Amino acid sequence: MQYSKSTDYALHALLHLARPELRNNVGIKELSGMLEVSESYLSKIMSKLRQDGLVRAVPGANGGYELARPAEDISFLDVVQVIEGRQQMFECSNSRSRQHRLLAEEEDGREPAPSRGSECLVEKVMNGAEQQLHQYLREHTIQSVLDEALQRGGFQAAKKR
Amino acid sequence: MQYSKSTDYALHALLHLARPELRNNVGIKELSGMLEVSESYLSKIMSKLRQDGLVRAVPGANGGYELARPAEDISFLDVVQVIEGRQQMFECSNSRSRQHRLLAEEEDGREPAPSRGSECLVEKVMNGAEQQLHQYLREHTIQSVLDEALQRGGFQAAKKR
DNA sequence: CCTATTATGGACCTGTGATGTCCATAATAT
DNA sequence: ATATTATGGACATCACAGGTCCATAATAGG
Ligand code: SF4
Ligand code: SF4
Repeated sequence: MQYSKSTDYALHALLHLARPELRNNVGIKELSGMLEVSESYLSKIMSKLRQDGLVRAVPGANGGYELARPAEDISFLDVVQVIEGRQQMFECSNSRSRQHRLLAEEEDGREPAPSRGSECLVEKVMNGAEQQLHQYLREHTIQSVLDEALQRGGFQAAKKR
Repeated sequence: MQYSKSTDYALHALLHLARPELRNNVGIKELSGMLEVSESYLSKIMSKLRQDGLVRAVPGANGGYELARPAEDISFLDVVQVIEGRQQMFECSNSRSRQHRLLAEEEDGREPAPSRGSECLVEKVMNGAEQQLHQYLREHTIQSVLDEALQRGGFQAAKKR
């Protein structure tokens, strides 16, 4: 149960792209140098970020990447979901077991919302917990972290140049 | 980023052990039959639960498992941590990169708490999110789910026998 | 004491996915 | 035309989830 390294890389790449001193189109070489990750691997990740609309990419000389939307509109949740996927963390395996029949038995008779996903009690807890996680990640954006970094005096070395 | 099936199995096994009609020592055969999981595999999971003090086990004829503490003292978080481990979901890989130096740069001078884990801004967000998840899981116990099931009329088939 | 029962732990197998490299191709600026 | 840069497919490798099998130990009941 760990986030993949790709998530780590993606977050840091986006944080770099969001740097204030933006002269458009940051190349893979620069990113790779910053994060100290191989160009080949990082480019795969950037490609995924592009496919999901988080960054734009332009090939050719002077090409590179830039954010596709303002940094305050890119939440940590966005990034995590692009890399880790959107399936839920808990997925029941044996919903046909005898155990299930006892736990998910509906009260006899009317089933109020047949269209609803009919979440069982275990899933209710696990999915509820995941929603808490998502809510928190949704509230923190690339921009908010960047702001905090500037406030704390980070990025000074770069700004002084 | 998914919980393993073992977590699923462990939760359901504990929910079975917490059933009201407890005559001590539920054998692996009964559990295996309930969850429809092989005895060999499930016994590995039960063994882990025992090592971490969630259940007690006694071998020999008429042996089996029972909860080591009241069901209201076994939270979902306990179970998840036994199976998935206690490492954090986000673990930074390259804290020596140039990127890091810019993001985690301390404000020049005094570093107020050298003993503190000196959490960087990215980790602060990711760990914060995980804490939300943990808090929710901590508030839900085997007993609380069982109560809700009984209230909803589940377990009736078993109770009528 | 003997035997059947039951949990334990080690060895082993297998498939899948994370991590990563390499290369051929396409698109773009100069 | 050429150099530059992103893209995508094909592989390679490795760790781990998921699972089986078996030898051993402990226990209850006769
Ligand atoms: S009760 Fe929920 S988690 Fe358990 S088997 Fe049924 S669907 Fe799956
Ligand atoms: S800023 Fe935090 S997450 Fe990023 S490299 Fe440094 S320690 Fe790791």
